Amino acid sequence: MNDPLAKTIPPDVGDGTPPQRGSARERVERTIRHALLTGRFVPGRPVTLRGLAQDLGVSPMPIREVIRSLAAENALDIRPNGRIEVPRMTPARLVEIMRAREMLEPELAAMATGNLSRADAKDLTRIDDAIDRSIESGDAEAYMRLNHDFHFRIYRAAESKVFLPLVESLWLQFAPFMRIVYGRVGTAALEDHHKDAIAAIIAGDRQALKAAIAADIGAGMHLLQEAGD
Amino acid sequence: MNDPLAKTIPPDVGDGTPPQRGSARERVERTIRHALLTGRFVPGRPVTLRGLAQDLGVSPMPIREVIRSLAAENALDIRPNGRIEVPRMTPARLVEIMRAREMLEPELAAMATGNLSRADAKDLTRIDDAIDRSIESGDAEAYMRLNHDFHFRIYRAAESKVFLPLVESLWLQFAPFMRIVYGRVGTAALEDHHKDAIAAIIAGDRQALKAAIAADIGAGMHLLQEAGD
DNA sequence: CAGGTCAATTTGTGATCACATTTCGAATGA
DNA sequence: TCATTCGAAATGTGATCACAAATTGACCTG
Repeated sequence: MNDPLAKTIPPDVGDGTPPQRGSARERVERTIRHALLTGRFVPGRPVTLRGLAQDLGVSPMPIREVIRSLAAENALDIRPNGRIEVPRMTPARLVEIMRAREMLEPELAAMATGNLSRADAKDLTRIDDAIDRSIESGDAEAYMRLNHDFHFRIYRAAESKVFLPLVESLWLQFAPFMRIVYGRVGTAALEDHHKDAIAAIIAGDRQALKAAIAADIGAGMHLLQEAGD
Repeated sequence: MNDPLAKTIPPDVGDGTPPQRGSARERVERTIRHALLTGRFVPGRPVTLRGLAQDLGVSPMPIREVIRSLAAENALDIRPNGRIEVPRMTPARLVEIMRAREMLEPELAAMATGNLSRADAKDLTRIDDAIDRSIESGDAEAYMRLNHDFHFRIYRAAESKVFLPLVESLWLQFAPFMRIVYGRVGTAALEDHHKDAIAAIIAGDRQALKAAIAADIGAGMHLLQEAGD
């Protein structure tokens, strides 16, 4: 079947609460973004308005708007014939995405340094522990969700309305592909620099956090090069 | 009146040609993007679906999709109450946009170096001459259009489907504000490093082109600091 | 069994409508 | 003169519909 969403999101909980302004769209957007980020959409597979609409229990209308948003972020591709699909990854594109990440994310993390409290560090430690468990158990979907949570918990603290959307766009672009990679090579080989990042946050060391994030991205790229063999 | 578009785009040329698939949406998108980039939209002014629809001679439907796209690129802001407006600029936001530009655009130009021929250099010279004329005559709108043409003629040559959209998003964000600045301080003080860039392209000097673009962005920022006094 | 043909189905697009919310403006009051 | 109120107008949202283009799949032909 072609509904990676129906399993996780009930069509509609008819709980009698009156729908609020823009609520359908927001719910649809949250759902689809989350599905994209955890790799529930397969690159190259066509996506249809009516299909998603039925899965999510709404009319095609809010779907159309969300699809347009995601297409504008290059998270979805609208072909010349109107067909919608998750973009296929190419080696060249992947390299560019990672280069853009290396330029933006360490800087964004550095901007966040001053705004990250010890409580944030504690939350990040908790997330990182869960990440380790997901790697052990080989749960790729949980890993992706938690890894995203970890990074964006940091990035959001920067409170940048300019950098954050750019980085979000990049994650939406490579996430579906990464899901394929994890499915192929497993999660065992995954290594990150999260603990370095947490230490840098506790120390309030801006440069160290920047370096840790850069190293983390570099490690991800290294995994991909090995997987390519 | 609230229709910065009606003046430039006739509602509809009823030439009998049957509309093609997605053509209304594309025309609307081109028109609004161009209007944004040349500062025809004033920050803070509300934008309405039906208003634009009437100006462009279409139903509100294609407008809705284009607005969603542009909102996803942070070129428009959709308030919690659903109101659409051109984002207001703040000093902090402007600084972030310029920092992001400094990170991405020189690199994008460097990527383009090998793909830029002598013919491209000739075109760029022609555009730069027109820019000089627009500065002399004080035609801010022409200046903005030509300056955008100059930069993106270079950037497009990089053929990067990752970097180019990120940079386009940034331009859409600061353009409406720059129009205000030019209106306030005039265009006389404008200086750029376009001739350095053209020389670098002819020489095929990747680093020099990178430096020229970086300097060009820096000069724009310098102008803003002076205008802020 | 492979390749082409054509009709039925599916798809995105654009328009229109009903509706709740918000915004705006004129009338009213102190 | 200024603030308030209240009704009319305008706005975004979500649904539905008609339509043309594209896709699909069964059927036929060789």
